[in-house]
Amino acid sequence: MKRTNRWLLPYDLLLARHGPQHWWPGETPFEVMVGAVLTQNTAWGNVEKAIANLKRADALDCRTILAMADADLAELIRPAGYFNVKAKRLKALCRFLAERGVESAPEALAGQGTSAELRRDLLAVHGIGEETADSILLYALGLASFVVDAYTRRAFGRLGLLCGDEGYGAIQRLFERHVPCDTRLYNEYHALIVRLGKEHCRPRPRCTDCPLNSLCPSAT
DNA sequence: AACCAGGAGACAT
DNA sequence: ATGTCTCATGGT
Repeated sequence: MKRTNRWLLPYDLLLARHGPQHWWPGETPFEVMVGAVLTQNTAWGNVEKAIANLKRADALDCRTILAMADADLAELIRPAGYFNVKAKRLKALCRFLAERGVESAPEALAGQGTSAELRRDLLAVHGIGEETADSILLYALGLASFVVDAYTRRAFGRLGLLCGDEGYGAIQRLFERHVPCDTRLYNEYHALIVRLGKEHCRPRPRCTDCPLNSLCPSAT
């Protein structure tokens, strides 16, 4: 008998219900990279305002950002929150792209190494952690790297597929082992998980006095 | 009026 | 290695 794939079944259900999400919301690979940094622990609506500010100031490119004072850049991205730290992180990203000679065509980064090499190099950039690196690889460069975020942990923890103490890499390996390696699939799956999280998956159980809460991995 | 949002780095233990 | 703090705006 055919064993159903518990790591892929949610994808089928979500896609059937919601259809394709057409991610990442961003017009160019560089805009995707900037958005990936700005959306760290931040609602996407706030990121949109910050990106709109950058566009209005004609500042959505590497050289303009690198030429700007930190305080001026921070002021443009203020709506995205953490504006002082994110200003430095955006500059670090642009510095990295400039060092690679792709400051006017950031998508060309994809031709500079394997997915694993690029991931390693991205992680060495200040302000780029695992989720941001994978978001850039998948959504800006089109490389099949599965993105794990807070919604992923929450939803799949509650499905009983995670026990709660796995690190980022462990969760990513589980997905990459059970889900066929395909950029389009990884793209759509993560987008659908985020939509699920936003609409249906509350951060905490509603029932705070449930007698079984002490058994829940998310109980602290 | 808390609580949360598509995290990551610095720092102490 | 693993935990705790900090960073900050805007919506519910």
